[in-house]
Amino acid sequence: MGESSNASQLIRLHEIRKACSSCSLRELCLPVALDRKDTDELDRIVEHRRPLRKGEKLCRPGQPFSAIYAVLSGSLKSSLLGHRGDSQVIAFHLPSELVGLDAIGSGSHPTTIEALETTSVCKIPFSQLEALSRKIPGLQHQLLRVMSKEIFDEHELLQVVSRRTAEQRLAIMLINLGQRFGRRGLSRTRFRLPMSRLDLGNYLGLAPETTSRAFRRFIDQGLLKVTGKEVELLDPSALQELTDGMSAPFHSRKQR
Amino acid sequence: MGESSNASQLIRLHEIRKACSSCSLRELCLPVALDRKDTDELDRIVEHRRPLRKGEKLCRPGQPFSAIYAVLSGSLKSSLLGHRGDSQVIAFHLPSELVGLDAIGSGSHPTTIEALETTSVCKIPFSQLEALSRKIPGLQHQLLRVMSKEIFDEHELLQVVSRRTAEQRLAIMLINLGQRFGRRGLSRTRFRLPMSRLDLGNYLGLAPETTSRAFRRFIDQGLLKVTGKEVELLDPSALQELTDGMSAPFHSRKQR
DNA sequence: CGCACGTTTGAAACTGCTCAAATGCAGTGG
DNA sequence: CCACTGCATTTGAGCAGTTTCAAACGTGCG
Repeated sequence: MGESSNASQLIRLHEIRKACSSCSLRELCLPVALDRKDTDELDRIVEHRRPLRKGEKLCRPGQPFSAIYAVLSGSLKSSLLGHRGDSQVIAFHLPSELVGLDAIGSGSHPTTIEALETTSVCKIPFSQLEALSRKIPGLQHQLLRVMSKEIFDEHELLQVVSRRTAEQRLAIMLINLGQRFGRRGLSRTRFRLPMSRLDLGNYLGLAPETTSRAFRRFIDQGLLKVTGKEVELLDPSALQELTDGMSAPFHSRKQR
Repeated sequence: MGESSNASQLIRLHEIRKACSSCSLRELCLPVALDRKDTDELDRIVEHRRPLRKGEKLCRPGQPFSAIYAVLSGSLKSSLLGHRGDSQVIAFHLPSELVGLDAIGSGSHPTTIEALETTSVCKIPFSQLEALSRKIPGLQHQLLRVMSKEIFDEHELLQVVSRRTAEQRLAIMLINLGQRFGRRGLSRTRFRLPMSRLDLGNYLGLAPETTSRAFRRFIDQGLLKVTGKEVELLDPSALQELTDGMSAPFHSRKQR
C-alpha cells in the first residue's frame, strides 16, 4: 500500500514487476503452485500502465473486452448502470485482486470500473492468457478456480444483501474487508475504507443515511472506532456474532 | 419438457444423447462453433445417469467436486445453507443449463442441488473436460464464457434483489423465465413454474406471503393469469415496463 | 376420504427509505 | 495562508413497503 509515486521510472518498473509476482498476480499463481518458469512466462505477458488517478475509469460499459486486470495498489470499484441513470456498485477491488472477469462472456465490459484513489493496475491480455493457460495446465485450472470463486463470492453477497439487516450487512462488510487486508499482511482490525459511505451503502443495498446510522449504532455500542475513513474494529467477535445471523430479527425464516 | 419416461431403454438413451448434442450441452457448444468432431469428443466424456425424482439431491454441501452437470429435462434448484438452519435459493436450472460451476474454486460443492420434479441430467467429469478443453481451444474459450456469463447473471440478480420492490422482482423473474423457456422453443408467455412459491420467494429475497400478494396484484391488474403453477403473461410489455425500474417508487435513487 | 403441506388472506409491527436541514471536510481561488 | 464553495456525511421526523403472526383455504398424495 502507498507506493511512493515519485520514484524513478526504473525503480518503479522494478517494483511493479516484483509486486506482480509476489502479490498482485497471486490470485493466478496461488494456491496452485506454478513454478518459477511458469510465473516468469506469466510475467512476460502482463503490461504495466501508468497509475490511475482518483475517479479515472479503467473501462466503461460496452467497451470491447481484450484483457483482464490485476490491482497492484490502491483500489477500484466496479458498477453497473441501471436502465436509467442509476448505478449499482457491484464490487470493490483491493490490491492482488483480479478485475474484469465478467466481461469474457459477452466480449464487452458490462461494468464501469473506476479508481477510488490513486491506483496502479497491470493489464493481462486475455487471448495471451488463454494461449498460455493451454500450455500450462496449472494456470488453466487456476483461472477456472478464480472465476468459480467469483461466482461463489457473488452467491454470498446475494445472501447478505437479500436477507440481512442493515447492521448485519455492515458487520459482514467490515469483517470481510478486514480479512482481505489481513491476507495482504495488514491489520484485520484497523484499516482505511477506500470507498465513500455512499458507495458502501450502494454496494450493500442500503441508503447512505441507513449506512451512517448503522455506523453510529456500532460506535455507540463500543464495537467500532471511526475517524473519517479510518476504521478500527474494537470487538471483532461481537461483529462476527451479528454476522452469523444470530437472533435474526426480521428476515430469515427457517426452511425445510 | 415432458419426455416420455416409459420409452424403451434404447430409445431413451438415443434421445438423451441427441438431446445432449442439440440442446443440453448447448451452453458449451454454442455460440462458438465447435465442429462435428469436437462435439462428438465432448459427447464421449459425458456420463448419463438415471433421472432424479422430485426432491432427490444431486449433491450436498461439502461433497467433493468432480464433475459439472447439464440439465436434460426437468429442473433443479440450488441453495446455500446459512450458518444456522436457514437456506437461501441461489438459482434455478432449466434444461440446457450447466450446473455446479461454483464448486470448481473450492474443490467441494458449496450448495445443495435438488430436483424440483423428475429431472434427468448428464454428468461431465471436470478433469476430462479440462483436458479436452486444452485440446480444443474453442471449448476452453466457451467454458470461460459460460462461467463469465454466470458471474454477470449473478450481478444482475444482485441488482434485482437489492434495489427492486416485490412487484418488480416478480415481473423480472417471470420475464426471465419466459425468455429461458423461449430459448428452447417453448412459449415465452405461457409456462409452468417448476418451483414452489416458497422457493420463488426465497430466491427473490421475499417472504412467501409477499410473493403471493405480488401475484395477486398482477392478476387483479389483468397482467397475469395463474392456474396453480401454470402461468400466462397477459401483458408482457406492461411487465417489462415495471422491470425497467420506471417510476421506481421506493429504492433507487439517481446517483452521480 | 383425510391428513399434510403449500398457498392465500388479513392485521399489526417494524425496518429501512424519503425528505429536509445541519454539520464537517476537501479542494479551489483569492 | 485563509475564506469559500461544493460535496460527503450526519441527524431528525414521517412514511411506505415488507415482514411477521395468525388463521383460513385449496390441493395432492397416501
